[in-house]
Amino acid sequence: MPNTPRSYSRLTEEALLLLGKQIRLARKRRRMSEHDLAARIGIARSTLQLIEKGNPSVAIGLVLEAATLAGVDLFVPEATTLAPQVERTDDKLALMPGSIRKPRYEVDDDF
Amino acid sequence: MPNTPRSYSRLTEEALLLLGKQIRLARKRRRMSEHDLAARIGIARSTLQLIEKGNPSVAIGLVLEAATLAGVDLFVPEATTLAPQVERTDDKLALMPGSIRKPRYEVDDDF
DNA sequence: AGTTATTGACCGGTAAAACAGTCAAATATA
DNA sequence: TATATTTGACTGTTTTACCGGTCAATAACT
Repeated sequence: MPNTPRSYSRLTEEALLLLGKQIRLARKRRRMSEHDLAARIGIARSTLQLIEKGNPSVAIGLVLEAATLAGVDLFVPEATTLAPQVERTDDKLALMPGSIRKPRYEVDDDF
Repeated sequence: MPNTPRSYSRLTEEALLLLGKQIRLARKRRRMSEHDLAARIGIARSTLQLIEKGNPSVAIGLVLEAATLAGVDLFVPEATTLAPQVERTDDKLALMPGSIRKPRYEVDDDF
């Protein structure tokens, strides 16, 4: 019996598709074949094909590595490190409670 | 016999860590417990813990779904759709050759 | 302060990802 | 145009991610 397939929100699917296409574009700009880039990452060519198609079940580390080695900008254009962003997020996290409890009334804490 | 562990570039690991922390922060801002968000996504709490830690081997679809449902901005702040970005990338891809061959001499085609 | 929910860390079983390979069709270059 | 390479699609096998559960330590509310 086939298992019920998992469903994803539209934004997730669009993000997946976009990232895959950006990787494909970046790869071609650098004139690398699928074989070349896959070998560089250390994965099978078939896996790179799934990545460029935006397959949701590929390991995120492989996708980000493909993006990095193809030269796609992640989060920040031309960044050589993301350490400052990580630090800033840590600072904000430090101000949040250690654990979250359900409030009695609805609280929509958007800010 | 333990298999040789896969290695990732620094940028990949930083991106992983940043995304995980952003999800954790967004979750807390919305006052959701790990249990709440995991249930909302339809995954085990243990998997969400791996996501927030930046584990590279979690399926990218699960990570992006967590980000989306927690309210993290992907690519574009406050975006309701990424269709325009996808379209623009498609346009650029259409201008590229269908397949890439190795040039005789080194070609550094950065633009 | 006492109570209870949340978090962190772990583990074994099973469904599925990733690999390695094949083959035909499409495409770049000589 | 001829030919060598790249790409698209698929398949069987091995490896492993994800689940669902437990337990102790923390932290939030009464």
